[in-house]
Amino acid sequence: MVEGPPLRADAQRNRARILDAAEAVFAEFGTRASTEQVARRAGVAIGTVFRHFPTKNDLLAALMKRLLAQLVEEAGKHDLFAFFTHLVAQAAAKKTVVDLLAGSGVDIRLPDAVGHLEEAVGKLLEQAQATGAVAAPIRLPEVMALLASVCQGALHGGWDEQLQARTLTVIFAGLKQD
Amino acid sequence: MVEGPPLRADAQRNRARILDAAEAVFAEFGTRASTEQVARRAGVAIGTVFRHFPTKNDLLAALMKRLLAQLVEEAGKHDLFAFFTHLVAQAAAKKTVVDLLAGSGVDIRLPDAVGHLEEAVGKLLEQAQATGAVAAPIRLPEVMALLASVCQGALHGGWDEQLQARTLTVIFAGLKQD
DNA sequence: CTGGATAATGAGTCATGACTCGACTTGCAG
DNA sequence: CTGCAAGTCGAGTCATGACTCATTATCCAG
Repeated sequence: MVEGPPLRADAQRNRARILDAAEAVFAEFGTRASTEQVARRAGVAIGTVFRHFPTKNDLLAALMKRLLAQLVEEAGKHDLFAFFTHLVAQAAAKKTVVDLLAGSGVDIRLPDAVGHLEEAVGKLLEQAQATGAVAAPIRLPEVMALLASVCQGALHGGWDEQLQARTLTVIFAGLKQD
Repeated sequence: MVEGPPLRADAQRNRARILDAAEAVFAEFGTRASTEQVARRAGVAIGTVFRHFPTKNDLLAALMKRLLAQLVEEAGKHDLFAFFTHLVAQAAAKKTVVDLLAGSGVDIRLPDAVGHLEEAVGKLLEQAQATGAVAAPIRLPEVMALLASVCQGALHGGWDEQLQARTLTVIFAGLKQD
């Protein structure tokens, strides 16, 4: 993470705009959407996008980092079950994260960012187990696995609210008593 | 499903080879692998592939149909929990089905083929509920949803055997008592 | 103000991949 | 056998999309 000299004001503004545009475009069309499309939505020429993010992968990585940070923050506002529910409901909006966590075509390494999310969920798990809401033998890996799975399922399957609820009910029951 | 006159012997052979090659290639590289690659593996010129399957989508649809039929057949050999376990273990090998059921980029409509799978799983569910292995209020949609989710999770997350087992344990517990 | 460094622009390059088509082969009916 | 319809071949077309770079525009330190 080498920081050069600080960015010029216009550059900073554009960088932010590009990330916002990328979030919207990739959420709507998936990570296969073109860089052109992102540039257009950001109201910026394509060269500018590549000045800030030398490759499309770099753009995706930067976006991913931002989105994961948001998730970590949200984790702090919920208990484990509520976090699950919230994520599933948001799955479509956060298509990018789900896609990327799924490793669909693009490879991106963000060990620390993902680590922070695991850490946050780990805390929720501890709390839930302290309350007895989740059975003792449950460990973090399977909770993360279930979280990722159910997000992908919800995203790709186009679940309605009722199906979301019924599916989560099964998982919560499974977590409660192993 | 209009059938023209029967295919010539060599054409039939090639059609089968192409489908086999497609299964292998798409399983290894995902559905983004090129038609060229499939042709090479089949030992056939690219024009031949396009003679049999006018578009890449047609090829994927035909392959999907075959794979789903296999799944339906396998469903008959297992009880519900065993089928889950089997599918998860095979997730990587059947990447294509998972990808396509996930609708990743390609749109394919195979309502009847998917319908048959649902039917087969429906039977397993009934049996499991008759035995008391699965709680009564569970319905087919959430079972299908869980099945799809966990396959995607396993595929994209690269779960090891232990994680597969632990994750499935949670789901099975959830199905047993709602 | 202003000069030079920083940034933006967008037409152009290059690679890839789906799909076409006219020349050539080959299975098979008669 | 043999003629020809059915099938194969693979170089070529076209579209798309990542990335470049010479030119032009904009910031901001002094």
